[in-house]
Order: sequence, then structure tokens, then C-alpha cells
Amino acid sequence: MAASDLAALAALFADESRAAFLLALLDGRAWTAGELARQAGVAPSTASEHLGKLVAGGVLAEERQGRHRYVRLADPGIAHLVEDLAARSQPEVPAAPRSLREASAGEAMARGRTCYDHLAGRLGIAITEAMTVRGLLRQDTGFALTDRGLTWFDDRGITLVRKGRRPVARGCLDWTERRPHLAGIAGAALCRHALDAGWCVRIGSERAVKVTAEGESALYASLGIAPAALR
Amino acid sequence: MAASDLAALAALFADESRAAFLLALLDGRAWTAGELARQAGVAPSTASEHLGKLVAGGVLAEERQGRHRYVRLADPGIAHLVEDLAARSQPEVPAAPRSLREASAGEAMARGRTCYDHLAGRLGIAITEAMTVRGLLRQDTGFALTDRGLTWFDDRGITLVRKGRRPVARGCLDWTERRPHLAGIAGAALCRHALDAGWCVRIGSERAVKVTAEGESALYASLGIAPAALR
DNA sequence: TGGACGGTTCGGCCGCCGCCGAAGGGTGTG
DNA sequence: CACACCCTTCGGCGGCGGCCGAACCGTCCA
Repeated sequence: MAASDLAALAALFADESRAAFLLALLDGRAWTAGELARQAGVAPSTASEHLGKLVAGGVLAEERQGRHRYVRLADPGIAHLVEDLAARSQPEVPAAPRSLREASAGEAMARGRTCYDHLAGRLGIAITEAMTVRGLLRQDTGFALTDRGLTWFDDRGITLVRKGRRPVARGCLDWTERRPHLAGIAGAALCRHALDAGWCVRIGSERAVKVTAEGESALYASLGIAPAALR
Repeated sequence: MAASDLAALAALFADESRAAFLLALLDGRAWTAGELARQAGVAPSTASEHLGKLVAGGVLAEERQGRHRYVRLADPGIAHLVEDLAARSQPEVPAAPRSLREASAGEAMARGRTCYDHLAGRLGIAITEAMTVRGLLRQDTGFALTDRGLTWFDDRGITLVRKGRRPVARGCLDWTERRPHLAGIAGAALCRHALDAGWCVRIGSERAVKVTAEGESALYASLGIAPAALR
């Protein structure tokens, strides 16, 4: 309808510094203005202006604590939008890593990471595939949990709290694997459960996660995922 | 990963003229450069430059025929992206129409329209709701056709051709109704069937469609949709 | 073979926006 | 109370990009 509104929203994503902020914030956590400025390589004053625009545009939510300004993605819908844009903008063949450090960090991210509030990477794909094969998730005619899938969550004491318009299950296209993994309320609940129950732990200060020994056996027991599939 | 790629893609949407083009192209058809220029109110030379960028960025596909340059959205994924951006950028309460002509055109669009290649507006919502109530579509745990839904399509001779990564069923958020309607392969096939079978016809040169008398009885017979629900 | 028409290219203008450093305000700390 | 720290505001600079009109090129038509 209103082209100017669409253009104004897109303009918020159309700056390299702001895009860097958004990609960093895709880890689902709240960052301070200074952290984002360092991450994107711009002066604090520049970052401050960018954050002002993103908050005013409803892309970010902010929370002031003392002399710190914490910001996070405003809601799952925005995260979804950033994911989609990022997925479309990725070149088909990713650039080769330039250093050993970069390669190992990239490998860790490819093994397992969070994508806003759910699990992605080979870990996320393995879970999604296992749930599909076991009849807990239906991907052939769309993307939805089955009744058995609901029971599976229930049996593990993971409650799916429906609120707002957010779908219970949604496919999120994985950057590295180029296949969908489980997102939505169920994806978020599962990720929280995995972290709470010690199935995996965050490594470094980044989005990467590592599956623990207990996680491997739990994933094998509940979904039949072979530990080798995660490496 | 690459913030500059994301920003570059978003920049293609971040101009009012280009956004107007994309919204016009959401009707799923191919437009000529001149038509788009008039629609957006810019000089032909300006439109030509914009189209060059959109095509180079993979957002539009072009087809040259004689002295005409036809362009359309490159693929359903782009249409999805435009829809999502448009839905997010809409103000919560749409502006009141300024003229009677505008009001009646808006009302026609609200009743029924195409959204890229599927049906939207009250018509799209009514179909989606009816399919959900009848157990053909599952929305409570995601968005997917059920086995009975597959049979329903089969019974009507509508074949769902799976190709590429496009999902069979997907929810597309409706601008006017703010509820999801059926998109994806099934949504496109149903829309094509509805137009082919004369259930509805395009009105004007716009995206609006009108349900015919045969359409009303067909929708009632096959999905139990009362004609009153479409007005 | 003109001429109308759709589209493109080019030059030039203008405005917007991202960037920084300097200065200042509010907050926590020694 | 002074100082360090995080963030913000402001001024000024520079570049990018959208816009148009004029000229041009190819296509279709009389």
C-alpha cells in the first residue's frame, strides 16, 4: 500500500553498520551500545545515532540500566525478517576463511549455534530431521508439529506457551546448511530446554553452542540422533 | 555473516520508487518499464535505472520483447520478502480513504485480491479458515496441509507440483485482515484453479478479484463457505 | 522510409545520510 | 568529591544516490 513506509523500514536495514548490529543481535541477547560499536567498527557516537533510528523504527527494543543502554531485537517477527534478508543476501558459495582462527570459529558455528532463540547449524538440522523422520514434525505439506510431536514435548515437561501471533512451529532456513530447522514457539522452547538441561552450552561470547556428553546421550535417547551426526 | 551483503539487498527495497514498483509487481504479473514509471510517478529514465538495479540484484527477472522490457518478481521467495516487509511497515490503523473512488477500490481489494500468486483479502481468509475448520489445514501447531487436505486437492484434480525449496503450504500474513492465509504451492494452485474454473475473475487492471455466482456455489459446496462471509 | 514510441545513457544538480571528533551530561566508583 | 566511564548531542565534512531533461538507439507502423 504505502511505498514510503516499506522504503522507510527497509532503509533501517540498508546500512552496513546497522546490518552488522542486527546480525550480532541475532544471537537473541541484549547488547550494549558500546559493544555493538566495537563489533561494527564505528565510533560510539555513530552507533548511538544508529540505535536511535532502529529503536524509533520499532526494530529494536531498548532497556536503560544505569549508564548502559541495552538493546535487543524488538520481537521474533523482526528476527525472522533479518534471517530472511540475511539468507537471501548470502552468496551461494560462501567465501573461504582467511585464517585458522576464522576457520575453527566458523566450524564451531556450523556445528551448532543459536539463531535468535532457537537452535541452528548441524545441530538444529539434525534435531529437525530426526523429529521429521520420527513423525513428530511434518514438513512434506508445510511445517507443523504432529499430535505425536505435541506429546513428545509434553512428555519432557516442555510446555509450549502460545502467545500473540507467533506460530508454534515454523521453518527457518539455515544459512550454512540451506535447509529448514525448527523455529517458532517450539523451537524456542526446545532451545531453552537444551540449555537449561545441559544438553549444550554456549561457547565463547558468540552464538556458537557445543553439545555436551549428557546432551549427546539425551539426543540419542529421545530422538535417535547419533553423536557422529553432530560432528 | 556479511553485513554489507544484507545492507546491499535491503538498499534495493529502501527507495520509495523501487518500493512502489515492488508493491505493484506483487500482483504476480509482468509489467513494462513505462507502466511502472507512471505508477510510481517518476520519469522513464529514472525507472530504467531503478529496474537495472533490481534486476542486477536478483530481485526482478526481466524479459525483453521487441521494444518492451517486461519485469516480474524473480521468484516466490522475493514475493515473500516483500510481503513481510510490507506487513511490518503498515501502520496499525490504516489511513482513512480520501475519496469515494478510493474507498470503493479499497473495499474491493479488502474483499478479495491476489497476493503474488495466491488469494488474499476476506476471500483468502475465508478459504483458509474453512479449510482449517474442516480439518484440511492445520494451523494450531504450525501451518501444513493434513492428509485429508491432500485428498481434497486430489479430488478436485488440482495437482500440487513440488519443485525447488518452495513449501507446499505456508501462512502469509494478510495486510487487511491481519491473519494468515494459504500461500505456497497449494495456495498458488488453488488460486490458479479458482481463476481457471471461473470461481472468481480479476476486476479492473489491479489485483482485486470478484467471486462469481458459480464461485459462490462452488465455495459453498466444497468448503461450506457461506456467500455472506465474502461480502 | 519517415515518424511515433518505448527504453536507455549521460551529465548535472541537489539533498540526504553516514561518519567523526569535541564537548557535555548522567552514572557508578575510588 | 573527584574521576572514570558510557552514552549522547552537535557541527561539519564528504560521498552516495535519486532525480530530471536531452540526446540517442532500436522497434514497430504507416
